[in-house]
Amino acid sequence: MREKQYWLFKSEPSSYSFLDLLQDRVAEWDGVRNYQARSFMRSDMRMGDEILFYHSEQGNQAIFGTARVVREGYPDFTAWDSASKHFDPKSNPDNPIWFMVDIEVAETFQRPVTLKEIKDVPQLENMGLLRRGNRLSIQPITETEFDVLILLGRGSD
DNA sequence: GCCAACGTTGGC
DNA sequence: GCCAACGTTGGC
Repeated sequence: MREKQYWLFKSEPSSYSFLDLLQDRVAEWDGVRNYQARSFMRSDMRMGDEILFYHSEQGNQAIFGTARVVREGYPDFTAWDSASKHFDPKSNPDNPIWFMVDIEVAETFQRPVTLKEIKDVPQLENMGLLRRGNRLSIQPITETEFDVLILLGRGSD
């Protein structure tokens, strides 16, 4: 049996925030147009994988809660919708380029765990999130990193 | 607002 | 296949 994997999803809250996810409960994570992130969703994510939900908003960068994968990778149909801002004419239903997953909200943090705070935790120093210039919107994280962060988010400080 | 880092595009 | 130009992300 494959072990559960852990991920960090970045979102710009003006596009889609954790509050939006709380209201929707389940979200189609469409619009990702980066091959590395695409491959994670198409090939690596499995039902029940756990996700940290990070806002990349300037001045308010923080993790707000967690989610889980509730539908594994399937073609991102917004790519062949010419009315979508994520339209990509190179993708089509017979040969889709882009993939997405569905996620469901899991836990709302008692308090956001800020980027500044994450930088101060020695156990988190290897997170991709902290690497300068890392723009990848979906990143794998370790179980330890996930555990440390949910403890912080639950307010045990 | 600035700009470093990165991914993509396109000319050659 | 190389690489310069360009657009975007995202921290500061």
